[in-house]
Amino acid sequence: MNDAPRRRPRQSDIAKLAGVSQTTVSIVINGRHSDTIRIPPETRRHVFEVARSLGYAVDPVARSLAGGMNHLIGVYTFESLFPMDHHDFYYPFLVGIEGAAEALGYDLLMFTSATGSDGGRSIYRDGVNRLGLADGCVLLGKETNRDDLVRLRNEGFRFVLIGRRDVPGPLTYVTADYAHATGEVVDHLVGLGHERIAYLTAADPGEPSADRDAGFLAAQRRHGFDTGGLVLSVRKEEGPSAAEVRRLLEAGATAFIAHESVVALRLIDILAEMGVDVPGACSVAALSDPPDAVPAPELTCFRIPRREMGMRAVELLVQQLESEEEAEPQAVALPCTFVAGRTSGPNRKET
Amino acid sequence: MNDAPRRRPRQSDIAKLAGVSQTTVSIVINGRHSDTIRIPPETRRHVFEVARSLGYAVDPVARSLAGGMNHLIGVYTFESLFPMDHHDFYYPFLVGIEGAAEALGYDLLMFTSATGSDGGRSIYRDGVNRLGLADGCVLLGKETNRDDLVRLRNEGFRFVLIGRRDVPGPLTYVTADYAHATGEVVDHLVGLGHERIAYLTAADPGEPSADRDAGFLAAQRRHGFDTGGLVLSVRKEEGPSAAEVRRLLEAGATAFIAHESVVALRLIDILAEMGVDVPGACSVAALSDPPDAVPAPELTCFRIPRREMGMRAVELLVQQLESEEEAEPQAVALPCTFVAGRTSGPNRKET
DNA sequence: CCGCCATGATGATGCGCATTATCGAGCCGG
DNA sequence: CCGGCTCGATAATGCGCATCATCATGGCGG
Repeated sequence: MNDAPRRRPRQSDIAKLAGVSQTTVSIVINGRHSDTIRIPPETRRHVFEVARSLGYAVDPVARSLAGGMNHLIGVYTFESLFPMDHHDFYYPFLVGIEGAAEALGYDLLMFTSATGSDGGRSIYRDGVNRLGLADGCVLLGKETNRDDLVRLRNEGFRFVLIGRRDVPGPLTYVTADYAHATGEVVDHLVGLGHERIAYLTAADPGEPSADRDAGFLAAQRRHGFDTGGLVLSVRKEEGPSAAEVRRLLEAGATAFIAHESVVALRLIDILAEMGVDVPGACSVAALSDPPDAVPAPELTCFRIPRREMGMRAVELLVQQLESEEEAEPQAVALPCTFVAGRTSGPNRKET
Repeated sequence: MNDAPRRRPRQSDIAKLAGVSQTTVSIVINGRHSDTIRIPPETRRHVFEVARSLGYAVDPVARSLAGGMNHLIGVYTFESLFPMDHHDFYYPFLVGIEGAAEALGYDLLMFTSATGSDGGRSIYRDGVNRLGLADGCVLLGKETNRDDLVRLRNEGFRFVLIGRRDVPGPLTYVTADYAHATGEVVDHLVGLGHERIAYLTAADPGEPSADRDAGFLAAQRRHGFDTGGLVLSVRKEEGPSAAEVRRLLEAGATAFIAHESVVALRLIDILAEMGVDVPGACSVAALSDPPDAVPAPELTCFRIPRREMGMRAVELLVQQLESEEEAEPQAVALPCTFVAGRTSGPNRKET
């Protein structure tokens, strides 16, 4: 038995054994032969055989240093990845990311230890861009650090965002078409005869919320209804108060649209406590999908195509990475699928 | 505006600006000064300032090539990581792994693109050991490729397994103490007066199953009961047939122990169909925990400390990585927690 | 018989960093 | 005035690979 801790074989080992140069080995291993760089099939086969017999493995580190690709896609989340509270949010994205990465032959580099000493997450801990190991990166998270984004882009680092972010200058991102989906929800309710639609927007601002607002506004204009006294800003954590809901009802609301599904669910509870039947007396819809964990009533809402967004982000990134020229930043908005649930019904109220 | 794609600053850039050598910069950046390698605080500060002003970031690739640590822990799963079917299995491990990694200041490198053309997963696909980028690796998965393990170890690569694996030579691994936990389940049933305990072992072999078998055997010896005609080998996917269950009942079984919780649940269904009350007429226990997704009856079983196993694996790995000398391989078995559910009760059958 | 082109390679170089061995300056004791 | 010591640093080297420029050989047309 050879107990000596054998060194990993390198290209030069193969070269020596095969009687060729390290250069040749590199060319063969990487299939870099072409019209101008010629290695006859015989030599190639021989090199491969020796490589196999040695159990050769390309050192991805060295390859990367020498300018090659590592087939590594970074995944950076601005919040902690696995803990339970973010789980439902991130998981579908990850499924898509993993699927696409696997299909395209890339591995995933998950940056988890990014909580800086200041408590905030940043790509640049200690001034060190930890993402540099990856060929490119998919960034997700609600609390995106915009300065980091700009700096990253200016560094020439390739990345794709999941979620639209407004920063000066173009970015490549994948988002869901919240505006259109919101329009569909409004169409649905209007089609059911609702004219007084209460709108529970998100108190914390953000691009996704802005998109929904824009979609709502457009739909409102299209249908020409009025929202006087029917708009309410709601914190996701708290939900609306019973008093607020009552006020909206008194203002004539026959339907509610809430940004957050949890808010919608909370609302339904409140309505139930008030003895208001849903969807008999009042319809409720959400502008996002309910968490899987909660066995929710079949909420009228739309599904955010998270898995597809993850996949698409990776595909975009790889496309950029593998294209020779500097690729143009591009924005992709994937459609949401409208879900006509059991929390919306025809307007029974006389107008 | 400087639109030119500025190169990433390197140590030599800092060196030039600060009027020192690249070596000095490296020493300062890595805090490598000591009694023998002296850099006065003044110089250090100066170097740091220049580094910051340039927005310097260590290139982890180069560092890795040069033998440095990257604070990267690889996570390699022998099955696909995120798809739904494996989700419940892997997720708790990942939570633990992420938590420990974050606490210890390591990032996670998740190797996903490993499904070879032959269908099987291997670390060495295309001869490329992709794990090399990580300082060390946590390996998980049911279908462990033992050859890979041995090869990895012989390469001198540092890794920790989650789950015991029998291979020639020592490995560092973290497992759950299935044997002891199995003993506890048996004790519980015996304590309830059961003497004829049917044992539904796993048809597919594997170390965890073997541990359970060993624990059961030990408990059986300890209590001195007989299992003649009461042992059944069951496939997880199929579960026991009604005929088999009837046979076991006719052989006098008053309690059942199944390796797999899904088998136990299936068994309970079958017993219900046969009109046998659980736990009134017959007790059922499992030697693993039920998947969270299934709203199971409160099964008597034990919980496998997956999160802790993940944490511990990372801790062991980091310990090995950060110790100067070659660390001894070590095995850790974490205790499971027994859960006295509602599927086990006192033996009412006359003996 | 010489020049030229296609073929099949190879030697040298550098990626950015960590490390090893070494070195000059200054100071002190003899 | 020289040997030896400490302090503060540095030049050189190599990690394993990809790439660039170059080269030897042989066949073929002129």
